[in-house]
Amino acid sequence: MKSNESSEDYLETILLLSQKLPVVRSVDIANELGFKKSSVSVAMKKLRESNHITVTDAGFIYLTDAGKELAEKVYERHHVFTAFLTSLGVDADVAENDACRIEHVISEESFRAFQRYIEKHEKTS
Amino acid sequence: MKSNESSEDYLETILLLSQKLPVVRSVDIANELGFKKSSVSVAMKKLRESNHITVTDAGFIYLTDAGKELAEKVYERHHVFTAFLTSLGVDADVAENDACRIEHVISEESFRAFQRYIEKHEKTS
DNA sequence: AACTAAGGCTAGACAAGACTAACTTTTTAT
DNA sequence: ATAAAAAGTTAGTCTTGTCTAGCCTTAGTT
Repeated sequence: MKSNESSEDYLETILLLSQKLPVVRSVDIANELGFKKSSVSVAMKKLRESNHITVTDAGFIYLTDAGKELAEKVYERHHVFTAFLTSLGVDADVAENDACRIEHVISEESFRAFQRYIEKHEKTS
Repeated sequence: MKSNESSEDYLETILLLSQKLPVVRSVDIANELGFKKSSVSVAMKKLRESNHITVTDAGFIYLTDAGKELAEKVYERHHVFTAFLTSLGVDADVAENDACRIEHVISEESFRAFQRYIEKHEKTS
C-alpha cells in the first residue's frame, strides 16, 4: 500500500505516456524519465509485485485500479502546482520541475486546502 | 557547494537550536530530529568538511557564513510555507511537516514568485 | 579512587534507487 | 540467412542516510 516518491513518479509517467502512446513499454518510460532501462526494469518489477501495474507477455504496461488511483492523484497535484507557478510568471521548465518535487511531498490535507484556496482566488480575480 | 535535503535539514536545525540554546551540540541535534547520535556525528563531519559549520574542542557547533546563509534560506521558506498553510486552516503539525518537505525542493525562482504573490494578497485581503 | 553517565566517534549493516555490464530474445534489414 | 538493432532481465556496484554496537573520554558522584 505504501508508496514512495520514486514509485509515484513511475506511475505518473505511465499515466502520462498512456495518453500519448498506443501502448506503454519499459523503454518508453526510460526515455521519458532519462533512466536506464535496467533501472526501469527493476522498478516495474516492484510495481508489479505491489499490484500497481500489470505487464502483458508483449511487455505492455497497464495501471491497475490501485495504480491508476495513485497516478491520478499525483498527476492532479502536478497539474495544480504547475499551473499555479506558471500563473505567477515562473518559467515553464522550472515550474514543471518544482511541481514534480512538491507533488510527492505535500499531504492530502494541505493539498486540498491549497486547491480550495486557488479556486476561490481564481473566481475572485 | 552543493547541498542536499538532509544537510539543509541539519543546518536549519542548528540555526533553530542556536536561538533556543546557549550552545548547540551534536546530542541536541539528535534529540531535536529524533536521530541517533552516531547519525548526527557522521552528518556533522560532512558539514565540517563542506565548511558549513565549525566545531570547537568542547563540541560546540557554529554555522559558518556559508552555513548560516543556507540555513537562513531554508528557514525562511519554512516560515513562509508554514504560515501560508496554517492560514488556509491546515493543522499546525501537518503544515509544519509539509513545509519541512517543500522547503527543500522548491527552486529559488518559484519561491520568490510565491513570496511576492503572498505579500500582494496579504495586502489586498 | 572508582563507578557511572553523557557525549562523541568509528565500524559495519541495511535499504533505496540509481548505475554498468553482460546476457537473452525478438524483430528488422540486408 | 545472417547480422544488427531493440527490448528486457539479472547481477553486481555505488551513494546516501539512516541504524546498531561498541569504544573512548570527560565529568560528576559517592
